[in-house]
This record gives sequence, C-alpha cells and structure tokens, in this order.
Amino acid sequence: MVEEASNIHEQCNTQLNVVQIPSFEKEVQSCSPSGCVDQYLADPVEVDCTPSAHKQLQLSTEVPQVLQSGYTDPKETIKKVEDAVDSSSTREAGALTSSDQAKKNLCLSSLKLDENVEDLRNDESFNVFLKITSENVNDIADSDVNLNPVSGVQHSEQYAAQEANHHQRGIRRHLHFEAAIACKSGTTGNTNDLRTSLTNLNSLGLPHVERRATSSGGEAVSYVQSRSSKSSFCPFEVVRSTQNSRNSVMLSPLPSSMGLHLNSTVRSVSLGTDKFASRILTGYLSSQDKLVHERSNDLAEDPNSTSISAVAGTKFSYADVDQQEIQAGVAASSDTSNPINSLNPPCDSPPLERTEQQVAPCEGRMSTPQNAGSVEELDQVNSNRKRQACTYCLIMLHFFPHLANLSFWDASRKRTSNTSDSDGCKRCNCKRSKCLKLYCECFAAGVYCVDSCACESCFNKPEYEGLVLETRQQIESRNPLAFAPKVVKHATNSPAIIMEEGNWNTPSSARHKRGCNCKKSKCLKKYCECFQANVGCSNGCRCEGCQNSFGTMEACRRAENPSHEKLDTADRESGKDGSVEQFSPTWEGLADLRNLAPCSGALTSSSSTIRGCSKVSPAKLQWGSSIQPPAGSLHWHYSPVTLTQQLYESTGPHELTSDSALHDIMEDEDIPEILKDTSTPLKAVKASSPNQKKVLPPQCQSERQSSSSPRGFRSVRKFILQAMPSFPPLTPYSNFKGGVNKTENDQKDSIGNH
DNA sequence: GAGTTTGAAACT
DNA sequence: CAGTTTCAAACTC
Ligand SMILES: [Zn+2]
Ligand SMILES: [Zn+2]
Ligand SMILES: [Zn+2]
Ligand SMILES: [Zn+2]
Ligand SMILES: [Zn+2]
Ligand SMILES: [Zn+2]
Repeated sequence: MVEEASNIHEQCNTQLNVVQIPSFEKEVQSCSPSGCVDQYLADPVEVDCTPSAHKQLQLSTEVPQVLQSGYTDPKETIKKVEDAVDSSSTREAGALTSSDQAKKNLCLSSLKLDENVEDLRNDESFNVFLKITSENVNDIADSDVNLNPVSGVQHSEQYAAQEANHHQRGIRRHLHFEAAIACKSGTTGNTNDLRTSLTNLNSLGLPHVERRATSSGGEAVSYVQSRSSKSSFCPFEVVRSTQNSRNSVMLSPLPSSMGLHLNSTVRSVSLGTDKFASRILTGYLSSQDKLVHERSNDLAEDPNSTSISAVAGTKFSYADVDQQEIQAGVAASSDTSNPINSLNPPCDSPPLERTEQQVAPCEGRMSTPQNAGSVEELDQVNSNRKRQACTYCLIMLHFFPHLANLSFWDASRKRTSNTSDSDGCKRCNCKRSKCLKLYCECFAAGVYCVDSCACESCFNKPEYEGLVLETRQQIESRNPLAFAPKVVKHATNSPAIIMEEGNWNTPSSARHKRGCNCKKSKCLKKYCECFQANVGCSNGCRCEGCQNSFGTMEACRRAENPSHEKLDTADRESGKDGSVEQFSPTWEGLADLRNLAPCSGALTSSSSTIRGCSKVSPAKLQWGSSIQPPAGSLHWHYSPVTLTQQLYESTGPHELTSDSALHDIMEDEDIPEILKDTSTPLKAVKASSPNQKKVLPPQCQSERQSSSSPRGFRSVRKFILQAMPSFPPLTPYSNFKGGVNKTENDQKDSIGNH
C-alpha cells in the first residue's frame, strides 16, 4: 500500500495527466481506421482502432453466462450473477490489457490551460490540456469544421464512441477532445496537429489555452489504459502513457459504457420488449451487429439520424442556450452510438495507479470492505492524489456537467463521509440494495459504482451492464421519471438575463422537480432534497414547516401568485409563519453556492479556469453525445447536462463550485410551460406521470419568464413537449411507451426545420 | 465510528 | 393510492 501510495504521489507530480473529453461525433461516415463505423460496430473484432473499445468488448464478453441464458427477472439474474461473479471477474481481469492502439487514436493536439488552481500549483504547475483527438490524424481538418470554437459550436458529442463498445450506432468519425492535465509539460503529440488543434481551441476563446510544442513521440502519447470495469463514475478515464519517462497519465473518456449507464441506455433503447431485453442480455456483446441493425430499424437510425445529430451540433452556440439544449437533445437522440461513459472520477481512477487500473478492476469490486479500506488508505496517504482528484472533479464537472447531479460532489459530504475524506469522491455505501435500486446514489445517478464506493454486493458495474439496464428499465416502467433530474433550472432561458439582472438567484432559478416531503427537518438540512440541491422549496413541495433557506415553499408560492393560486400546499403549510420570508423572494441562499466547493476549495479556485474551458462547451460533450436515447428519455438524461452548463455559463462559477448546486438540474423546459398550462392538452401527459402531483413544476416564477422568453424559445418548447410527452424511460422503443417513435420523428422534423 | 434521524424508495 | 417497510444518507454524539 505504501508503495503504491508513493507511486501515486509521484505520478501526480510528474506525470502528464490528460483528461480526455468526450469526443464529438463527426458526421462523416467514412472513416476511420476501421473504415466504417457500422462495420466497425458490427464487428467487434475490427474495433481495434478503438483500443479501449476492444477491451470493453472483451470484458463484456466476459459477462457471466448467466446473462446469456435469456431474459429473467432481474432479481433472479442477480443471483445468478452473484454465483458467476468470481469466475467472471477473474477472466475479466485477464482480459484487460492496455492498448497501444489508443495512441493512434489519440491526439491530435493538446491545449494547455493554465492551471489556476492554487492547490495544483504546488504540484508543479499543472497544466490542463485540451486535447483533440480523432481516430485519424487526418481527421483533424474535419475537426476544424466541427469544432467551431468560436461560435461555440459543438457537435454532438459522442463519447469516445468507438470505444464504446456498445455502441451501436454507427458512428463514423469521432473527434475526441481531451483535456489533459499535465503536471509538467511534457506533452506530446504531433506538433503540427497540435497547432491545428490549438488554433481551434484558441478560437474558442479559451482563455488559458496555450500552445505547446512538443516533441515527444508525436503520438499522442497516451493510450488508454485499461478501462477497467472498475471505474466508472468519472467521466474521464485515467490513461497513462508509457511512452516516455514522463509517464503521462491521461484521463480519457471511458470507452463506452463505462461509467454511465447511459451507454447502456442506448442499448437498452433498442430493447422494446422483454424479448429484446433478453436478447441483449444474451447476445450482449456477441450480437452487436444484430443489435445495431435492429436498432437501426427501430430507431430509424439511418444516416439521417446521424446527419441530424451532426447538424444539431453545428447549431449549437452559446448565444442561444435554448437552442443548444434542444439541439443537444436532438443530437443525443439521434445518435446512438454513444458511449458515454463514464466518467471516472479521480477518485476511482486511482489515478494513477497503474496496477490497480490494469488489474482487475471489477472483480474485487464486490466491494468487500477490504477493498474499500484499501482504497481509502491510499487516498489518505496521498494528499496529492486528493488534490488531483479535485482537479479531476473540476474538469469533470466542467465537461460533464451532468455529473453535477451526483451528490458525491458534495464537499460537506466528503468531509463528513464516514469513509474518510480521502479523495473526496466517495460515493455510495449501499449494503443491501446491491446498488440496483434508487437508494443507491450511483445507480440513481445513472453511473456505475466505482472503487471509491463502499458498497457491498454491488451489481452496478459495467460487467453487469445488462442487469443494470434491465433494472433501470424496470424502475422506469414504474416511474418514468425515476432517473430524471431532480432539480430543474427554471427556465430562464437566457442566462444572460439572469446574470444581468443580478437576480440570477431569483426563485426562478431552480427548483426540485418533485418537491420534498419533509416533516421534521423543516427543509433546513440535507435530509431535504430541495435543500440538498440548494434550491428553495416550491409549490411542488409538501413539506411541513418549511424553512428552506433557499426559499420556502410558501414564499415561492406567494411570490408567484400572491393572490390566487391557493394551492393545497398553502393549506398544508398553514402552520408556517413564513418567517423565513427574507430568503424566499430572492432565494438569496443561492448566492452561497459560490462558496461551496464540490471537491474542495481547490475546485473553487480553479473554477475560473474551467469556466474558460467551458466555453468549449462541455455540455454537449457529455451525455448528449453519446448516449442518446432516442426518445424523450434523452431529454431527461441529457438536458440536465445542458442545463447545468447553462447555469455555469449564466451564473458563473457559482454552480460549478457549489456543492450541491450541481445536483441534477434540468431546464424547466423539460416541463414545458405548456404542461403547466392547464388548458393544454399536454397536461394529460403530466397527469400520466407517476408523480404528477409533485412532478408538476412549481409554478413559481414561471410566468414571468415564460412571457419574456424569446419567440424562438417557444418553438423550442414545443419541440420538447413533443419529444417528451411520456417522459420516456430509457427504453424509448418500448411499445408501451407509445409515441416514442413518433416523438423521435418529431424531433427530427423539428431539427430539419431548424 | 457507532448510533440515531430522516425522508425517499420500495413494497404491500 | 395510502400505509408500511426498507434503505442509505445525513446527522448526532
Ligand atoms: Zn450503491
Ligand atoms: Zn456506488
Ligand atoms: Zn455499488
Ligand atoms: Zn424539504
Ligand atoms: Zn422542498
Ligand atoms: Zn420545504
């Protein structure tokens, strides 16, 4: 242990850490090394180009045979899996191997970002690199097209798709953005390419971008090290380059499916019926092609869809947030290939521990206490690591805003966490849920558990992707909103407006979608979901004696409809005095967000840096890109990302640094005003939703903003409505979710219109 | 760290 | 749906 720790430490200081940001999908189909994605996807073997993907496939293949036995009740499956775990894990471990191929894929260029984080400075000037990578260097030119930094245009992102194994969708080329943090400059990569990339990046307006010449091996330098199943949560995977003495470590987007269930989601999407489900489980990996084809049919995944996504991406611009969001959603929906993945937070990615990474990640993960203990110890031992973790966290959040949804980031939580603050990335601590229920934060957040989790009997791992997806679907079938972001940003469409007025913290900024039901905490503690999310209570809340410092329900209600709208809530709150009023109207509490730091103070300080990067438009990078569920689910899953992004953009670093501000934030859009409008037919939809009572968006504030919203917005809303009608679950295709297809079509249409 | 409190999630 | 149980986080000591 000690030794390892020291190694880590060293790495931290000396190695080049590259964070790979999700790749943007390129519209071009042609492609890439393997030539055609479709083919590529179809035949795993060809996936070589995507090293990590390949691995993943292997891993997947390793999935216990049990899964292949056909559809079974998740519970049963779990049992079986448990039995098979040992053997499978072992095999998996063996399967992992580092891929040199990755190098090829990597890097076209790198960006160096100044590290503003104070903590990081200590570590020898950490540099953040943004690296753009494509499968083929030649693609760079294309990348220019795609990345239009200046305009903030981003394309749909596809996570490293290729890698992903899962993926199904055909993707053609993928551009990867990588952000790398380098402790020392030793970057590498093709200088020319680099420049090109840099240029692009610069155009993006990233403040801290610097050009860095490098000579190193020209190659990218880093290859993805194993994507072990272990990790998962962090958006970035740690990659190390063995090339030179520098040992650079890089975080790369996990190949597909790793951290996020989304990937899986995509896959699941294709499953409309149990039959399909079983099929998935069964053929899981082996029958990828089939899946792909099927999916195409179902999804209409045709070239068109791909195009769409690309188009959508193009449209993205910071200027029009709304648009972005929408487009993002579209892109996401259209694209399936994505692999999103996971972000493995620093924490788990042991960052730097090669051994750990390479070796069996998953297996042990049954999380025995021992593992947890060891991990913790390491963390504790290595302060650098912690720091690094923070950095990663920042980066992750920056690029993967949706991660903000996770409470893991909560600084306070870390501090108090029983597991030790160690890396600050501690996650769940499930003992009996197998991490396959919403009780598990990881599962609920749509990410796989990672080493930093202290869970027991965990099945929320990439190895059990099928099981995870199946379970997800099951839960969604019960409650389509189960995985939807809990917090929605109130439609303030224009961030600018918010900032301008300085009233960004107005009540309208965000609210808990379903509201809380606190009885004893008075919404003053984190027991309250609203409070935990740093949002005030709204009409949707049924809390008693609400004193939410971010705004009380009563206040919210009052603010909006002083006179009428006597909601039941009012009655419920009869006991309240409304004394807290001071906060409510303005929800000043939000202001505090800036004080909060997700991972640690370091994050806060660095936020500015990230912010700059954010222009790169991370938002899309993430989920949107890859995952995409064709249906409305998409919106749910992705929109949060976008939203979050918006927040940052609009409100500044606050959210970024805030500890909980980052919870799932979703644009109000998800619940279009129309829904709010009783007269609208859509209302029915609302009703259909399980938690409708709470689901209803809080009325607070909506009116004003809606009226003020730009015209374009409205159209947007419509779009969304169409798409979301049923709050589609992960399994958009499922028959029971009728209308999904239609929705998808609608989306396309909408896009086309644009 | 153990034990308690809390409210969401799951179950009936 | 409502009522109850289960669960894991938040909190307390
Ligand atoms: Zn868990
Ligand atoms: Zn977990
Ligand atoms: Zn777990
Ligand atoms: Zn509450
Ligand atoms: Zn509340
Ligand atoms: Zn409340």
